Amino acid sequence: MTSAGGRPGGTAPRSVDVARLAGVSQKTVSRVLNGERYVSDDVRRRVLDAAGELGYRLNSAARALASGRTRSIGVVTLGTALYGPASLLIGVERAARDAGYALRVVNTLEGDPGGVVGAVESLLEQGVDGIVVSEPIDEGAVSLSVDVPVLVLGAPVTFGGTRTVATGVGAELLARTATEHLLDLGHATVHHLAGPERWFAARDRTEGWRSALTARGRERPAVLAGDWSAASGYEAGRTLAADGDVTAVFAANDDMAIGVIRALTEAGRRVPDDVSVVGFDDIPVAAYVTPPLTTVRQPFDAVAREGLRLLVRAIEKPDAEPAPANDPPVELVVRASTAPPPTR
Amino acid sequence: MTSAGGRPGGTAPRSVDVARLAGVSQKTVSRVLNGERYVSDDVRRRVLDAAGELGYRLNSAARALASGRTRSIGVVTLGTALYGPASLLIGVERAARDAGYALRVVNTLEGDPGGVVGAVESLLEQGVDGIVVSEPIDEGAVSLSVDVPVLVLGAPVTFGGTRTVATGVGAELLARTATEHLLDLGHATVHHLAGPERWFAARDRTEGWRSALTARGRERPAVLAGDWSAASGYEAGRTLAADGDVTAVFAANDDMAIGVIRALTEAGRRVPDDVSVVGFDDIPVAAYVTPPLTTVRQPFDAVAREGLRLLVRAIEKPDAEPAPANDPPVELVVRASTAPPPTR
DNA sequence: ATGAAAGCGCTAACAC
DNA sequence: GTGTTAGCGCTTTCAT
Repeated sequence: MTSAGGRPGGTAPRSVDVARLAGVSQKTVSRVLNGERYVSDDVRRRVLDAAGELGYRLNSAARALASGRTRSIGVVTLGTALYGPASLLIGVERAARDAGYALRVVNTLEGDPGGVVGAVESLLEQGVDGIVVSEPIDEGAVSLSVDVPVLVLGAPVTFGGTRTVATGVGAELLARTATEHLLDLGHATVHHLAGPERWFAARDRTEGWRSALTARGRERPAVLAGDWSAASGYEAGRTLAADGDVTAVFAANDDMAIGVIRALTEAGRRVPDDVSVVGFDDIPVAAYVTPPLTTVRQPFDAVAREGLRLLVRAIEKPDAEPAPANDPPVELVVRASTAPPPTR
Repeated sequence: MTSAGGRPGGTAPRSVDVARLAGVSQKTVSRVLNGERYVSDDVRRRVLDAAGELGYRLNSAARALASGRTRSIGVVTLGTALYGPASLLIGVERAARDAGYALRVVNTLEGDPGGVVGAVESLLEQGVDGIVVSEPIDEGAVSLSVDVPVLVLGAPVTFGGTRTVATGVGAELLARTATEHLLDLGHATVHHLAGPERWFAARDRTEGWRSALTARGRERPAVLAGDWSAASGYEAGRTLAADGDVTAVFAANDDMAIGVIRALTEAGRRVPDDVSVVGFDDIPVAAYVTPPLTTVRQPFDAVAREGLRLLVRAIEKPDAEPAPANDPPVELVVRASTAPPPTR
């Protein structure tokens, strides 16, 4: 419920109007509304009452112009409804709001040349106090020097610019854990279905898979390339099904894993009896597909919150040391899509 | 790539700086940058060059303060990574950007009392030119009178306020189509697993189901209630499996349908041989689960674009008639989770 | 086709 | 504790 704010003339009330009604100066209104100290309780109450009565709302454009800060954070995100990016966005929004920042969002479409640069440019024009780049893909070396702090979510720091922080680089470890799970089950080696190579997130996972195999001196099969979609998983699955030696597959996300399982099943190869499959993300349906999917859980919310904490710190205490990121916990969720290899 | 904007003093260049460099007045710079007419090509070029050289960027706070418009649209969205809401957000962002508007996003957590009202309030404070409320849930009658146009996505207009438009109310028809598909297959009736009753989207679908049954004079079984999650679908599925008369189920979204299928399968009831299941949304994995899911596709992108078109129109031509929404097309995707009922 | 002057509604710096 | 005075960087209105 919002009172209509009935100032004569139909325009929105300004802080002078509140001041007049409360019988104080305009600056005092500003003080109260910004929670500054040195205001008597009596005055504070009168101001608040007057503001309420008028239906007064701060004008953030004026505030931004005068203070040089917008109290807003810009987010550059891929325009996909994928579970990971969507979850990160939610986490970021919530953490930003808790910290008192509004969110401005710009999507970059995959394949859009200059996408990230253009997006950042537009956020800068909007005057954001900080920028979050979520799940970046690379499109050539992005070197934009930006005068606000930047948080890169899900990738190592590669952006130029002095004030950059990063979190969520733990995916490599998660991927390694997934691969080791399969190896521990007795599989001789593990095939890998990767995401698009331009995504850092995809390369991270491939790296984790590779290092697990290398550490145990296992043969490293050629990597299959998908595009995160179940459809691409299905395609890859058909290839995999044709190769009788395949007993274990690590897919870089759950959607692709589901596609792989479908293709395997159609080809008459049972999961997990003949072939084990593990996914990545733990999307909400993962526990309910057939067979329930063994996967690795990404703590999206924790990653987003932690990242935003660092970003806000960088915004508000520009001189403080860049605090190190606390890497989030690893969690492997074992369900029914993995088992020991068939004995023959 | 962004030039550092080397004005002496380290502050960002302003339009006067550009004017000075180009040898014109500050107002002329403003004219060029806003694409106004009556600027000679020569002057335009000089201004643009000077701006480029300085790395000049418009200050949107100043512009907003002076013009009274922010060229931004606020979005109120539920804080979920569900496919539907996420897809809508992407469509809205893209359409807004194409129309020259920036996006400000606020999430409301489910169950947060006063969520929508608070979110709208905060957007108003940010000075948005229009507001999009995506997939609203009701939390008591929300009657906030707002002085900017509001677009409600996925719900009939119920917000107070004079300038409200709506789109995406076609879900009822889609749900009806899904139910009729089952009836056409020969099922005596169709059981329904609904979403949370507080969501308009859930009620719409239930309504469509109900009307299909009523139109054919069929018995209407009690509605089961889920929360959109596969887990809740699984719960409901167990109940359904215990009832030998159930041969057809319409779940209000794909995630729940997947949960239902899982429970049915575990209970030894085959899908689609014993029981048919249809979902709603056509999430990307729907074609690859076992069995591939028959579902109904929501044209999220079209709904979002159409809605935004109406909203922008309402913003820019306040006096024009509220153009009617073009309802998007119905699309039933028949896959393998539905079949005629078992003969006995 | 271009320019000069006057604010938009707030916060910053300083005075009292 | 509270008030005064200047801007913040643009767009608007009106001249020219």
